[in-house]
Amino acid sequence: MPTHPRECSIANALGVIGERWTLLALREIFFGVRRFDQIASNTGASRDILATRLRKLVDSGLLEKRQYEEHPPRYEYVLTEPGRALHTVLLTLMDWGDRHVTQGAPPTVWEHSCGEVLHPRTVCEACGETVHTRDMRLVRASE
Amino acid sequence: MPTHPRECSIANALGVIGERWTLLALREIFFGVRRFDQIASNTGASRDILATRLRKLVDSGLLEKRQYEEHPPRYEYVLTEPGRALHTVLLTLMDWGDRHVTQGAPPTVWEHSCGEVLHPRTVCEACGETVHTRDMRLVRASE
DNA sequence: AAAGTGGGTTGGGTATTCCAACTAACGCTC
DNA sequence: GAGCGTTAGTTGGAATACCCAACCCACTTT
Repeated sequence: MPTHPRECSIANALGVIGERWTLLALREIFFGVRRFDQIASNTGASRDILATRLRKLVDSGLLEKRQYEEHPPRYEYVLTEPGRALHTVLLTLMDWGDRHVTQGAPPTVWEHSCGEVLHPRTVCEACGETVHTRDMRLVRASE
Repeated sequence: MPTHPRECSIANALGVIGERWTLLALREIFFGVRRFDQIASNTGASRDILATRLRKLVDSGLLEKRQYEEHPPRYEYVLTEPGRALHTVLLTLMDWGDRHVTQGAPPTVWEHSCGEVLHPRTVCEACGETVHTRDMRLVRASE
């Protein structure tokens, strides 16, 4: 019986983006919102917590804090490459929420460059087939 | 300026699975672990919190608590259809963690039924193309 | 009869979060 | 040039959540 928790990239990922408000702040930045006050009111996070979360995201390398005005000093938060790579996670989570939590129509709609409304599908990179739980098998995991 | 937070399926989803330990408990159940004690030690969650989380997941319809033995009473947690549907979120999150957080080799490896190691890819359901941030455009969102 | 297993609950202390108010640096307007 | 507004936070105290060890209960095993 392992006394120690399992080592796992899900746990590691949640160590960076798993705290309350973090994913909502990132959602806002994906939406194109860049300013502190707007992120605060669009998410509902209190300002002190939001400041802490944004600092951590900058420290973790998911965001960059850029000064876009010197007088008065004004900042904006922009996604780095690792931060941008989270769009698949947000999209997949949003889709699950649309299907299984939100009542009624999806509150947020994205369009893909192909012209259609964007619904994400998770496929196997090797064969291109849609991934179903019955088709995946655990090969190796830490004890 | 909206005083109220944005309505959004990401927020709604996080209302169900966004608390600490919840996704790790679900990960264990995806791994095939069914018993309370094992979930507790594999995640590192304290027993009282884990009990609260599992109760909420059952109440939310993601898990079913099944008695598989009467004497002594023994229970197991099994995923319902909405719960199983989360596998894409877990996989996508794990992949992001493998690439951007975990140092060294991925601690957990899944195999797809096609025979290859499973790496998830998020594609547009309509056209089948890999989704990149530059190819998605926000059409409608709540204020 | 004592120890072990599985699935929790309880009590008490610690850590986080929430909220309103405050600072600070400027710009705008009358 | 005094006051108001904007942006980006910080501070202090109260409320909430979390952690941990110990305990309970119903059995089974030795």
